[in-house]
Amino acid sequence: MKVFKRDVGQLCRRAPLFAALGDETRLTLLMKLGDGQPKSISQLSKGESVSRQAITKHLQVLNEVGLVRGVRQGREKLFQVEKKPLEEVRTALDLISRQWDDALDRLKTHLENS
Amino acid sequence: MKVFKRDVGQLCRRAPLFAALGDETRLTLLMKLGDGQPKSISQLSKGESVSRQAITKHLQVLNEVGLVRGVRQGREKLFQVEKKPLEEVRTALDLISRQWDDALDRLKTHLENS
DNA sequence: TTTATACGCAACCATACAGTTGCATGTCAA
DNA sequence: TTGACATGCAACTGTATGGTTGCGTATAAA
Repeated sequence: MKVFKRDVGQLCRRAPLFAALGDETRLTLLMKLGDGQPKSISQLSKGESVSRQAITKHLQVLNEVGLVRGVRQGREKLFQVEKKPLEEVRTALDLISRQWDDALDRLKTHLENS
Repeated sequence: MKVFKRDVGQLCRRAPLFAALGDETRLTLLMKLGDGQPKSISQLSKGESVSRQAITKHLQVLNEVGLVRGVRQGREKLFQVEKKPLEEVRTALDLISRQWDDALDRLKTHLENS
């Protein structure tokens, strides 16, 4: 499979998404939200070792890359997980993974024939 | 699908890997190495806008999470891509993706029945 | 109308990180 | 041997990031 320049660009544009996933606290938050039930900041802070404000900031980061969405409801802000961006990351990973496979296979074959 | 505590742990342990992927320069390096052909630091620096030392540091980061492996050969150090860690990330993402799907489906069904 | 809860805002701090520069070391080739 | 190339090491800089604290505001409940 040929690696097109636009694939490179596509993948590189995902960097902020990966960066957002590159933090334990944020991954924990995503797992907490993984049951689909919207949760408030206070709920999400409960049980965590860091302050509510820290959690708020992490939720902002996740929001900026579209991984979560927060809606004000009464005096609390309910967050829920957003599927689309994660799908995109999966697709991107599948792409490079397949490209690597192919490349390494070709390389192996090439070495065996020489 | 039930979300087991150990899944949460497993995913959270991937944070450094995601973090390593969360940088444009590093993603570019991975794409450059994606053809399976080992490449030296100088080769990888060529065409990039940052210094060779910067590239070296990025390669170190990629190496620490196992995404890349470097072997000294003569006066140059050849790097090549390592498939395993990427597979692990893909698996982890597939897992949460499926969990979210299931959860959101259940939630939707539940709402429709009430 | 109080009181408690949930959140937003802003300032501040420490550290991690991307990047640079300068210089030393090792290796190949003429 | 000498020069050119490839890398390693160390110090330094600016900025982003994760975290805290204090305080103000809005909303729900008593």
